[in-house]
Amino acid sequence: MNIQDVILGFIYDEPMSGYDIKQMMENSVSYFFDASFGAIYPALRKMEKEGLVDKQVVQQEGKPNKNMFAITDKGKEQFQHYLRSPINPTVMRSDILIRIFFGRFTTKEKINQWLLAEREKNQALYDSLKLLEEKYPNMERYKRFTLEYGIRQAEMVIGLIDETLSKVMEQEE
Amino acid sequence: MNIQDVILGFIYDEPMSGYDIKQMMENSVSYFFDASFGAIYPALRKMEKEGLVDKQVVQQEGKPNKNMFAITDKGKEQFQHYLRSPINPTVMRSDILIRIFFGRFTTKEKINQWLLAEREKNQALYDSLKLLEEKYPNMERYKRFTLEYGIRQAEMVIGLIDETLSKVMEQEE
DNA sequence: TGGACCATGTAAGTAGTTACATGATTCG
DNA sequence: CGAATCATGTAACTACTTACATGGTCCA
Repeated sequence: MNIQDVILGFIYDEPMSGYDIKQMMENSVSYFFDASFGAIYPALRKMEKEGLVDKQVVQQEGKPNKNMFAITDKGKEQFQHYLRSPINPTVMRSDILIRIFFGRFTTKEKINQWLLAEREKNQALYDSLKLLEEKYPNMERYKRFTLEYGIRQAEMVIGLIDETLSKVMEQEE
Repeated sequence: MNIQDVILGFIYDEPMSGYDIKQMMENSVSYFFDASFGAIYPALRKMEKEGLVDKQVVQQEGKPNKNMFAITDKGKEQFQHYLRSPINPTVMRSDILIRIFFGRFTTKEKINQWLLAEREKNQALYDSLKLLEEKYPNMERYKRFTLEYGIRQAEMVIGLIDETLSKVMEQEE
């Protein structure tokens, strides 16, 4: 999987601009995949050259022109080829977990501070995903799966942190 | 956080070789941080030049020589500086979740196959982490936190997949 | 005897990110 | 009037990974 495959997925149904794609990513898959404009725009350009997408410039009133990209038959083929390719293992890179892992080299106060910040982040993610769930009660099952994944993940982290913090309290009493 | 910081964490207590570091990573933090030899060896070289670590060659019988790296005072300072720096957000890149998110563009059979493979992977991770937990009952609390994180994460994924698969069964009956 | 483990290292390539540039509109 | 949103794009950089090279030992 690379950014090209993900873009093809987003425009499989309906044409989108690079800006649209970035926005869609941000409020649907950002907790397990993210890409910057600096990756999206060059990818679209390359894909146009390769005939995977068609570009159409759309004039807008009071807004800049949009480059709308539609998937071609060749693009659909490419996406289906991706779906048949071996699945890349999930990669995670967590600074906070590395810090906690080496927690013995710093102070309890520092770690508590980290845990509280991490709790807040996960609470915010949880809240936003729950909101999405409420907003789209008839969400298609597969999207629901990934949403549920995010919710449970955040729940898990919050629970683990709360347990850990209460243990710390007990020890200090 | 970069690979240098993580290496400094691993050798903060006791000197290690690049090979040792890779092994330690693999059976402790690999589910939230990973690095290849191609990253570790050049990093150690660079850190030696910068005076963050000291190298000592150790002769071994029946095995190749080892380059053992010990952290210097400057290295410890650098590590403490890392601990005071802003925490990088956790990054995840999940091919399997992207595929499921776009699941409507493929078949139920394909997705079931993906889910089962993902279940197995997580079961294997769960088993190996549970084994670690049993093997080191007096594990230091911070390492335990990250271990518990991995266990709950795997549990969560397995649970979600099982629920999803049983729902699919119901629908097909 | 062939594969796994031990051990180090580099060169080439990749897949991005960050930062900057541009410029109009809308909203508080 | 300044910040945010809309919208696209590139150049420089980074932080790696992959693949290859080397070579000994141990075990089934």
